[in-house]
Amino acid sequence: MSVRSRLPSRIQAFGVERTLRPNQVLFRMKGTAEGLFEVVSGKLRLLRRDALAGEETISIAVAGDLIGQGSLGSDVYHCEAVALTRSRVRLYRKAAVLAEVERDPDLARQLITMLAAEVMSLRTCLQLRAIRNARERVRSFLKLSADSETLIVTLPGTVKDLASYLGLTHEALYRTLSAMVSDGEIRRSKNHITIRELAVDRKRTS
Amino acid sequence: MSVRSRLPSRIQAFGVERTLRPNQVLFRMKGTAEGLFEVVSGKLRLLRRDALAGEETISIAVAGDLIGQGSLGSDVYHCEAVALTRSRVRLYRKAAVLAEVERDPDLARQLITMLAAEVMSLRTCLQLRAIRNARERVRSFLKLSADSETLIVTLPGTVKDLASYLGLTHEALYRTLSAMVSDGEIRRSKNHITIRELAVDRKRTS
DNA sequence: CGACGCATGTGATTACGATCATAAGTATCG
DNA sequence: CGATACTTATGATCGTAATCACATGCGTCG
Repeated sequence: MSVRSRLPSRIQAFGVERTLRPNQVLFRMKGTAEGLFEVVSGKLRLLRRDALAGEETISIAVAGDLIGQGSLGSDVYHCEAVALTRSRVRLYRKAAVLAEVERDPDLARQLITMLAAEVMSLRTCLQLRAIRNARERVRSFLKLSADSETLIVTLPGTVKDLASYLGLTHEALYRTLSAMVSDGEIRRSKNHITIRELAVDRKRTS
Repeated sequence: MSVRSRLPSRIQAFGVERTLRPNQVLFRMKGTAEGLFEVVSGKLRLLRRDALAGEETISIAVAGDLIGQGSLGSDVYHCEAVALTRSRVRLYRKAAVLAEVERDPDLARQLITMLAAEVMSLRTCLQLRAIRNARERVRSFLKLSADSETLIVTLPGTVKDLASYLGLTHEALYRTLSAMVSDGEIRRSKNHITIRELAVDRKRTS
């Protein structure tokens, strides 16, 4: 659901650790962009707020994820990060990162490929939402997210969070998942969804 | 609608120019990622295809825009670029760019901030689509896209393309625009939309 | 010039997801 | 332990954008 992106170990030296309580806000929209954070442990929710759109979950970040990359291209954050559980994060100050980029071409390269990957990940999400039909949207998401061997999808957050990610109301998602279980298309357990029938992609050659 | 991002002039030296006829495909999804392109003149449409989602316009690129940045983080393209008009583009090979990044920290910095900005732009688009109501979605788009002085929005492509960008059917968008004109909320001319009443954002302080 | 393709536009109908309401299940915490 | 908050879940109803259908305008190209 979010891009797993790691900083090279050499830069970790100047990261500053911080501990967050559940529900504690790490940064807010329009707050001054300190820099980017690496999630050391715990789980955070990234979201955007808007008077019209309400709040929308962008992703759930877990240990190893980098968040707040947007800060590198802006003076303020454009999304909000809230701890879901007690979490530890490490802050890499923007200025420090950019300065280090000047010295370390390898770091630069990694940041570039990481951001490029993030761009593609967002485009994938966007395309998912272009699917009007709820069930096919869910189906596409499962296909994209499933382990290709086991066909198991591990949910990083709650079903409600997934609904938000998919651009559905939670009611619609619960119903859709129920229907898919009824029809034998998927199986569900606590945090996992198993795809039982992988719809044949007839248009692959088009 | 798309991020205006320019490469530093020094790197332009090793760009290779190419001319495209209308409807000519510059690159396809899953095609080997040659590198990124700068649009020198003309206009291109970036889109994604999917058996379920159909085709979805990501953006319209005009002179000065960079496209195919995703290629820096992947071996294949994840979207498709088609010329709308006769166009000229300049190819910067992936390897050349990454090699130059190693030598030129300033270029690295610019690429990083450019990609970070692109990430935020995509998130904005995503948030726009989270607005369920068509009219409010259009209204939000107009507010975001309007020149802050003149309140004029210049459409880079057709209304149909805009519908695709907004995640609406073209019928729905035509209707919504008509209604907004009827209600005196906007004025329309060939390629421009002028906002007449800028709705007061009552929830700003919430 | 006429034929074609495509954007633009409007009308009628409908399917589907949003919305509102409600309740059971579960975790946390003092 | 009971209280609280939240996720999970399902039912009923409704509104709206999708869908289908069709007409017109416009550019272009042989």
